[in-house]
Amino acid sequence: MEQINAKGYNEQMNNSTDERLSDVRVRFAPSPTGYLHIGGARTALYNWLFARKMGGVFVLRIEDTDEARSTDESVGAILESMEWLGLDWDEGPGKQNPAEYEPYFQMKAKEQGVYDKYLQKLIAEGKAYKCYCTPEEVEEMRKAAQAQKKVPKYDGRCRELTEEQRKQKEAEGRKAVIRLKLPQEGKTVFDDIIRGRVEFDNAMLDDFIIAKASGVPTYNFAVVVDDVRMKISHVVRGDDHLSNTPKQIHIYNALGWKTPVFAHISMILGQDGSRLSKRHGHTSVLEYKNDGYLPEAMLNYLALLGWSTEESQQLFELNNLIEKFSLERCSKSAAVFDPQKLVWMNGEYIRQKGAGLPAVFFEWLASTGQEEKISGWDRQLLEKILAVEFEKVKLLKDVFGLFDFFFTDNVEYNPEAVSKVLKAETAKMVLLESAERLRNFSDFTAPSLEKFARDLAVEKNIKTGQVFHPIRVAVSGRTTGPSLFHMMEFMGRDKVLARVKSTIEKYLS
RNA sequence: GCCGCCAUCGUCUAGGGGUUUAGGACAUCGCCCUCUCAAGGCGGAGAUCGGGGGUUCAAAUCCCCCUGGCGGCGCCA
Repeated sequence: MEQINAKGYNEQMNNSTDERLSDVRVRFAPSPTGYLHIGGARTALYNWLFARKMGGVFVLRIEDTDEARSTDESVGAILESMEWLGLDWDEGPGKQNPAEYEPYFQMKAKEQGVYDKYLQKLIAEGKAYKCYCTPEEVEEMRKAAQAQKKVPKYDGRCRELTEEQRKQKEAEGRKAVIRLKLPQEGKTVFDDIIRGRVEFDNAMLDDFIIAKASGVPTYNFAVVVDDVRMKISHVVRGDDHLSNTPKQIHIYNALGWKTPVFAHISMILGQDGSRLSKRHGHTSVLEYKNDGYLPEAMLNYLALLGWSTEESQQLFELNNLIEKFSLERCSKSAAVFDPQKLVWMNGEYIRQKGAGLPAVFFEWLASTGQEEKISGWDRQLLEKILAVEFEKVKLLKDVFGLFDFFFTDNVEYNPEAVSKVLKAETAKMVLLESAERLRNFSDFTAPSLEKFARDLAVEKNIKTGQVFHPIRVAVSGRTTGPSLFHMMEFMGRDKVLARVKSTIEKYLS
């Protein structure tokens, strides 16, 4: 039995990691057929962390060989997502300045004949061949095989076509794809950093297509050629590629190339255990940006989805994360994405911002083009509010609904708050008294306002809450919110008085 | 259907033969703090380690089988 091993793996692993520090080269290779989703972002992150930790190189390669589905919009979304997350890459064609590196694009390489060269070589060496079968014919073969309970695959009928037969097929106007000749016996074995030894029977594989009729290389072929051209040392990618690996190893072998080290990270699932998709809520990284998640929270959360330290550490500063990350500690099992924990973590990072939150908020507002959401708001006042209330904010977008009542002219009164608080026995008296006394109140600041309210409670022999609560509802329309007296100070006397009066008229007369 | 991967609290996970009455985090519940809401502090509940067989003096940890979940089987990537 022929044993096809992933050549080069052992060779590479025998060198200690330390000796090879600067040789670590990894890549993130998304296809621009949609936005960057959570799973892709995590793959990018793990590659990036590994490169940074090892002092290696991280490259971004856009795999745009799907002529039908690749779009420029998707490329844009991927780049914006990468930038937002701070996942910068270290190489790229064109520019000299690292900040301006473009990603690699496979279709550009295709135009330069990069893949054709190797395709021709394989054909010349008899390791690949042209196949003139139509997709329909191949489909027939698969069905026939399946009917006989055999592995559905291409039967290899074009393997040994003579020159004449080829000419004739071409005369018929048939377009050829290129297929790689595979052994039908033996196993393909490789060692994966995360999974350990993985084996596949070669009998499962057919002579798969490495170049389409259009001349464009297929995914499996382009990946291998590029990973070698770019001297990729470690292929870190999603688990869904595990069964592509034997195919790719056959390409490496056919071309006489060493294989890189493989690390297949587990999938991310939705709450119902199925593969994360749109119906599970937001999956696009940019949607998280727009909702006001902080990139550092996103990174931290994603890092923990499928990787952990021995101590189960939860919060990491970026440098700490780089220092501690390792592929060996990546989990083998799939992880369910938990939006709640992400929210918690985001709140954690927002609280860390403290007084720096206003700056972060306004920058986010501008970068996501949402300024109109606070049109008419007094920015300076909002800054003051945020500085006091930053710990209430879990997502930056919460700000819109949390503090809107400061700025609007018609406050919405929560019906429950009205019936529970304003209808209380003493509420009307408290509000009338407040309106009266506050009219000429000289020192409209939080401390004196608090003193005023407490004094009123003592004077009327009622609980402080019986004073505080109605005023809160009158002024904000709700039972939750910032410290009452800061709230009043921020609003100013006129607004407070106006709201107290209108509340009395509207609900208590 | 075939092939492959995986399997510890609801979720992310630690733990990889005895140190485990299985540890941490999110969520949840209770108490404290408190002008509300948060935040914070303290505490509780929550996993017989998917099931069954082995191996061993000893198994969550090693082996086998089963089951379940996920992934792949494209001129998609």
